[in-house]
Amino acid sequence: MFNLRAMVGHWSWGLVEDEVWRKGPWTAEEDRLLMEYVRIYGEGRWNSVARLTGLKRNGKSCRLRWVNYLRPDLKRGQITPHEESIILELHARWGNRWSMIARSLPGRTDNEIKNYWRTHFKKKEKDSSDANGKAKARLLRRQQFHQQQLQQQQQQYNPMDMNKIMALLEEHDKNNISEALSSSASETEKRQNITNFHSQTANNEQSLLSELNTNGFVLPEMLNEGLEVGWAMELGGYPWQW
DNA sequence: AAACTATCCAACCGCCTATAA
DNA sequence: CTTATAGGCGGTTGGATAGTT
Repeated sequence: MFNLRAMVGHWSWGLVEDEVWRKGPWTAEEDRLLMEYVRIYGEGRWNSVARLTGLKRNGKSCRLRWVNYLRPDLKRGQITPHEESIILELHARWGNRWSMIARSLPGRTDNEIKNYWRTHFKKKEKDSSDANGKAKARLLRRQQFHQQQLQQQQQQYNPMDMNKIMALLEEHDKNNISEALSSSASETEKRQNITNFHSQTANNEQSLLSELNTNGFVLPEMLNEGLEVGWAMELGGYPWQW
């Protein structure tokens, strides 16, 4: 799969001031040193690794190697269909927030999920991204405008309004996601539906924001977190996350 | 069999943020 | 309060491998 010996020669040594850092693929011996470090000192303080183990790697490189490859709780092997559907759902909701998505997939790294999504779904998304991008930009400008308004109105905030907004937004997401994931659909159809959902999100949110504005609502920043929880719970939830 | 293409994935980079000094 | 540093994150690169023409 990965021929370290063949590759090592192709990589240079990084020069950082008077210290020379190794770069490129890790050797078994380097892995051993890093694992020994974590066993003794625990995770963190990655810049100490070189000093305490003699490893010629900078802190960033050590952290990355540990997080993405050496951590004992990593799940090896292919992404399962269930994991894939979670990735699609969460990406449709959150976009490229890989670390956040990874938190819902125990044993999977943000890097792994990012790589998976890019190779499997990036192309499909691109088709709709041009039109979608413009819609999102408009939405962003509008949200920034709302944010300014919010700063002026924050003191007058009514908790009852919050509940109404939450209910409205949750209903909005539930309808769209459950439609995309309708149980009668095949896996291919589900995938397509999720992609469609992603494409429609900007438009839907625009109309939703208009609806809220009409009712005199202004969305606070903190609402996002609450919605994430509510949305996942509506879908049956992911117990390891909550 | 060779050339080409797609996919996989480790590892890098630059930027940002939180925290310590 | 300011500056330096470490850690975290998303984007990108590039070699290996598998599949196709």
